[in-house]
Amino acid sequence: MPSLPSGFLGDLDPTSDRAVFRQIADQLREAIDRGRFKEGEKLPSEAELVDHYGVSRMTVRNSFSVLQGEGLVHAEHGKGVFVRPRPPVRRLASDRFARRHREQGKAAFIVEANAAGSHPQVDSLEVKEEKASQDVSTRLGSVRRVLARRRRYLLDGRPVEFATSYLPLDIARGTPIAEPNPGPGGIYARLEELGHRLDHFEEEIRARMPSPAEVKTLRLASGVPVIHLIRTAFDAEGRAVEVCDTVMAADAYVLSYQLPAT
Amino acid sequence: MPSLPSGFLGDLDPTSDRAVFRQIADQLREAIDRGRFKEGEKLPSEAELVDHYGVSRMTVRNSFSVLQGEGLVHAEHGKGVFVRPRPPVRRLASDRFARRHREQGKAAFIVEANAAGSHPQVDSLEVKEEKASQDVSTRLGSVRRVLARRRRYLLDGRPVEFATSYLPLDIARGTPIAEPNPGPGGIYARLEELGHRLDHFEEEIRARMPSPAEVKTLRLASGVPVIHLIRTAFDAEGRAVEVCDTVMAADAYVLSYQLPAT
DNA sequence: CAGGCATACTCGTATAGACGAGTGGGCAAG
DNA sequence: CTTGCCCACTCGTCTATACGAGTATGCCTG
Repeated sequence: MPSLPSGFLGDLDPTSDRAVFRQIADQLREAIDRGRFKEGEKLPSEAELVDHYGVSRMTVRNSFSVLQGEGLVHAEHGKGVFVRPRPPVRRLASDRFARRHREQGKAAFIVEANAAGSHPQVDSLEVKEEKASQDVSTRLGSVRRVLARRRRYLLDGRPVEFATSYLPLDIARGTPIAEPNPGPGGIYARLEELGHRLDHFEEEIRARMPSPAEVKTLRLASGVPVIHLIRTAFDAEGRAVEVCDTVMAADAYVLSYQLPAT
Repeated sequence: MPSLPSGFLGDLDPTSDRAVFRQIADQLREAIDRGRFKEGEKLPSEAELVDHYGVSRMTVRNSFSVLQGEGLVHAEHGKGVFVRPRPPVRRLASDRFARRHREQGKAAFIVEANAAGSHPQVDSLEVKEEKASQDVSTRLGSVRRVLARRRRYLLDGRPVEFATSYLPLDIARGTPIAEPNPGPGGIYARLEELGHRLDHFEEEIRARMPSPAEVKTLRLASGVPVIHLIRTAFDAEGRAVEVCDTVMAADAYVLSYQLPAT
């Protein structure tokens, strides 16, 4: 027999035209917002809410699915439904590709994560030549084939970002850029050594719900969108020398940009 | 009696350990991805899928709810379930606040929308003095009360963005900035006239699922995240003179930034 | 012909029940 | 005491049924 739910929740309004499962979702949402249920805490079980409200189990589950879609809670099989904790956020500053950061040697992600006191990892490294997609080809100026560098970034064991860099073969082939580890300062440092002095970057940002594949590689909870960032790097001659396609768990990132007013 | 579904869908694999509703969702998703069902097109009805797969209606609905959560489809009561069309996208360039754009007179949103051939509107205008939230107060440098300018932007009748500007009272009170229509060039032009020469902007970008209130004001379909943008404007003395808090329908925007490589 | 109603289709909401599977604690056997 | 099993509790999946409410169509009535 399930014990009584902790008196945080009110009653239903039978006269309301608001659907019962919405009323329940509303009450739970409000209780969470007011901090009655804290981050990571367990909500009343389905059985308890069935008892408390006198509704059927599917109705309670329906309420939970509303909150799940809002990214407020997540269910764990065999354990319960929990208030989703806000993970530590990685802040991307707009000067993160400044030359001065590149001169230190270590990869930006590692340095930054260490500074924030978290444990960074990079995995799923893959470097290979392949056919450029229509989009990448357009951005790089009609190239056929490209060098693709894929990798996944993790913070304290949690995957937060999956990125692929595309470079024209005439630039990258046979250079350290085509190696799994391109050396200190990353591929941007190598590009400059190869005579492609970087001039500026262009970043395009979208947000959307993840595909099933993205849910898998980023281990995303339901109700968590992704930020899709496409960066193009231009050298001093105005040539696009790299396109980097990045998909980030939206709950792990804040992007920050500085714009001149001129 | 519902007619037969259009032969696009396969059978279930009873030996698979993948849940039936997921298998159905997979098949529908693939059919959509392959263009078997086009944008705006109606999917087979629940009854038709019940017949086709020989499952109960709740199982079919469960499949639909998966696809809805992914933002792929949306249901219309009394009509059917449709492939969600991708709305026209508004592209925000990082130079959109450049002084040269301000000198023309009309508001940026209007000019830009007209150029793109769409019909822009601004509504829900509200200008009032109020207590600054903790966050706004911090960003503006410990001000107590602020002038808040709220407005909603629509494109071809569809709400796409809801924005609130906060300005310190000592700057805005009694000026055209406190009027519903601040005049040509918007509040940034007025700020400069008042001696606050704008130096740069800082923008913070997050993506998340919308709150119920945001779903309402932006008329968001389920499975559509929002982009939350917080911009702070700094004058030549380094003082924060405005904070603009913007919530955008993520399916209506692409943000674009230009970063120097130095 | 025009208006209104009936009807059949659509999805929305809710109930009641069944079984499966993951988790964790307690109890019993070794 | 340790090991292993059982059981209670959790959410996951699925069925079957019922009624409500929005939409579109076509027929019937005036």
